[in-house]
Amino acid sequence: MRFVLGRDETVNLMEHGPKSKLTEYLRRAILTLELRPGQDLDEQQLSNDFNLSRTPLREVFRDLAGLGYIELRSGRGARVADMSYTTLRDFFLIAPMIYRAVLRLAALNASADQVAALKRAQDDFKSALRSGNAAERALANNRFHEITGDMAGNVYLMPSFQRLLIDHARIAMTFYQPHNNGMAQNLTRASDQHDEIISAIENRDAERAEDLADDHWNLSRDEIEHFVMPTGLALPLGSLSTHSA
Amino acid sequence: MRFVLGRDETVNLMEHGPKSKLTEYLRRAILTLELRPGQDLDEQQLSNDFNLSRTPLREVFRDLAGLGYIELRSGRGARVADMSYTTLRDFFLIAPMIYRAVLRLAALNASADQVAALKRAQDDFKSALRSGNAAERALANNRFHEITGDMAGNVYLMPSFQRLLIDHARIAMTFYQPHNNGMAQNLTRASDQHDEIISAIENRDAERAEDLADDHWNLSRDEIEHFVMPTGLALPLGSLSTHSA
DNA sequence: TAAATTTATGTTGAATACAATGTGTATTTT
DNA sequence: AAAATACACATTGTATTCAACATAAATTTA
Repeated sequence: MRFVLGRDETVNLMEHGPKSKLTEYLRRAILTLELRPGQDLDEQQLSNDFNLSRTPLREVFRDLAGLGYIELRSGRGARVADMSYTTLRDFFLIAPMIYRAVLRLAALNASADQVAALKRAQDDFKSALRSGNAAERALANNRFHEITGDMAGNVYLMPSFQRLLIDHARIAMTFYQPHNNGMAQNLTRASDQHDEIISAIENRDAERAEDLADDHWNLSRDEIEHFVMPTGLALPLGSLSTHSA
Repeated sequence: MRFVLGRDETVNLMEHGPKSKLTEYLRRAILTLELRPGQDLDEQQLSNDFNLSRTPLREVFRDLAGLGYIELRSGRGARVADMSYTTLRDFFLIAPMIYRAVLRLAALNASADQVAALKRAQDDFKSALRSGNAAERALANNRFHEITGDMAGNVYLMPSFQRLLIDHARIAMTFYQPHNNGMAQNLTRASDQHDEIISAIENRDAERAEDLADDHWNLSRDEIEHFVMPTGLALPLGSLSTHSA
């Protein structure tokens, strides 16, 4: 697994080094809400648990902060990136545009290897669906879309896309309700859309890929709206004004 | 000056700390090509020059890597973020979309304080124009657009936008030809467009702001194309295929 | 009793020292 | 003479130590 830190060139966040264990743990834990938004991260604790001295550990912190997983507050340590109402608003405003662009470019640029990787990711996603494990499903879905980002292969698009993927996973985890009828239906629908996306990319059909991006986004948005509104939020999240204050 | 490292919350890259001097120097030097793309950065040298030990210096390196200014290669130190033909292609593909979105949201969300800041930035830009100093002009222009990014105020848009601004400045510096007729004309045109952008934002006219984003982008692209093509590149950069290889 | 100031403790930030890795050069061997 | 290997030097990565800061608590004073 590689993260775009710079631009063309990527810094492999220690493919095998001692830092990679910590990085992978934090990524997984944050995406699955095992570590909750806003939660403090204890340097000493992690330093002990992962057999890392504080110096390289804090380097991992800085890398993850640059990617949007955590926040560093001067003099007060690190915490998991927070999510607020503002975050949700920003997310709904920008996600559709970026997702469209990613799938369009993915259809135009994907290599055969990448298509194969995408199919494997989709297999994993289906396995996760069957297992019924929400965290596994969120991670598999995240991986699927991450590969579409690789396919798009645009260094200027990736930073925003990566941040969207982080919070998409966390939002989906937040609003997941295991004992609900519509949920299972939507999940198989999402899986079907993944298959269609693969097909569009294989056929280099950029127009269709864009349309599927919209469909996939609408499904995701509807689901979130549907599970947000009954639990108390007053506003329909899809039609938010963009006015500050 | 603040940089978005995490998301909502910003880490002020040391508003006054000893690191800020180094950070600001590197930012300026990289944007103005004083430090050229791909150039190696010497830890010891900078450590001496800025009276910083290696630990905080390398923290600055990691922060700047996260923002796209430099690249960290495992075991081989830091270098200024490279620019390749691929970079240019990616830039031309994505910039128009992001610039439109930024100016649209800026028009919808800008606060009075931000509008005032934008006007000040535009004054500085006009000063730089009169001075004839290309580096000063590039920095002032960068600052102007950075403020529009603040106005848009979307945490998911900023990471990509910031990266675009870095390379927009560097590309403009690369293709700048001081002794050319069309150039001066285009610069005053760009300045006029800035004024129009300010006006659109003040009037909360999102549609007009989007149109101006297109105009401003087209001017910028035409200029780059115009100065790229005569000097040897075979392809018209604006109409690049997105096919890999 | 409540509020404010001071003190103590824990946590973060920086510097230095040490270890490991990578690069360049020189020497040796074919 | 050319290529390969080994050794030395330089640079990066990690650990430890020390200092500064922030937070919380306790004591004192109003």
